[in-house]
Amino acid sequence: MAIFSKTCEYAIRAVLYIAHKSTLGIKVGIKDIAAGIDSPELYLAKILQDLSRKGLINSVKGPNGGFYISDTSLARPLSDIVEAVDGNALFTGCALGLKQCSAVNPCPLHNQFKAIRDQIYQVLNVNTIGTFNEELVNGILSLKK
Amino acid sequence: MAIFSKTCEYAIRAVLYIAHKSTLGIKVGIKDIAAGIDSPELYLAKILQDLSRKGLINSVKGPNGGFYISDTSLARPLSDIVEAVDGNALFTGCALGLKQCSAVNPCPLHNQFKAIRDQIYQVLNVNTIGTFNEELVNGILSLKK
DNA sequence: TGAACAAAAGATAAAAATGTCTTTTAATAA
DNA sequence: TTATTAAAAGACATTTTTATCTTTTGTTCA
Ligand code: FES
Ligand code: FES
Repeated sequence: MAIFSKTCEYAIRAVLYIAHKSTLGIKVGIKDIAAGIDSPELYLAKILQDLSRKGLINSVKGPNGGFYISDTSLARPLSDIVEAVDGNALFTGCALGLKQCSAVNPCPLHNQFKAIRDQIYQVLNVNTIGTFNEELVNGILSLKK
Repeated sequence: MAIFSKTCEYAIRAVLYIAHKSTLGIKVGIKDIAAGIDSPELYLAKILQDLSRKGLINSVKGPNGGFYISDTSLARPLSDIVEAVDGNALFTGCALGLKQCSAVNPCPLHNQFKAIRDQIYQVLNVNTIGTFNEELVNGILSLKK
């Protein structure tokens, strides 16, 4: 098992790709995005529809249409994407699947995993969608392969 | 998405339950385990068959039979269970699903998630199957609800 | 206007994870 | 030895996740 679902992996990579293009003033089509992050085009389309409905990204139809992202959305944390796609089980759920994570009735891993969960949330909350644009432009960071 | 698959959650809870009973010198049947960790009995049976084949736990058939765990297995780290069930994607895979996690071709989250991955491994490697027995006996820790 | 373009929406399909049922095998004890 | 017990094994079913296909809606531009 990976940390995120496949859907969420695609979602984060795609949003970062769109963000990167958006700061260059370019709207980008689904075909381009799918190629840019190496994901199945039609599946990704579904994911982006969902993110668009939820207001994380924007889109326009027709010629010269495509996906883009507003400056205010650029400032949103990555945790917003994760929460929209995978929910918040990663941030609040019990590591061993107990119905309720709590210090009152803790599972054996409670203390140590609470710290890890908090660190995961911290990383995803501190880093915004726009955080990585410079390194993406410079080709230091990768979204495919 | 949770950190572990449902299968892995059941596996860890069940192994800790068996370990707890084993240190009391008791072999325990599938029905008892399933009740003790609140999991579907027949699904858990499949999981334990697998762990038994892989040598993490032991079993005997017939009257007074059931599952138990050897002292040497009690000393094995929890990471062995996770690796047996979920593989090692959690420990070595790219957070964003790139085919290969590497510092040469890093995804945007590489550095920060490498640290988190290492911490997860650390926790699971330091804690053995037998680590929690005392607190389980004392009822301080919980494996169900 | 209307032709072309591109995302949205809805319907299916395939694969993987989770859960259940039935039969078989092995151990124990009477 | 035979009956009973309990796990192992194999087959099957359901649900969720991932992926694809088709039709519709909205936008742009000639
Ligand atoms: S109770 Fe399991 S992580 Fe908190
Ligand atoms: S490349 Fe993504 S976590 Fe290392």
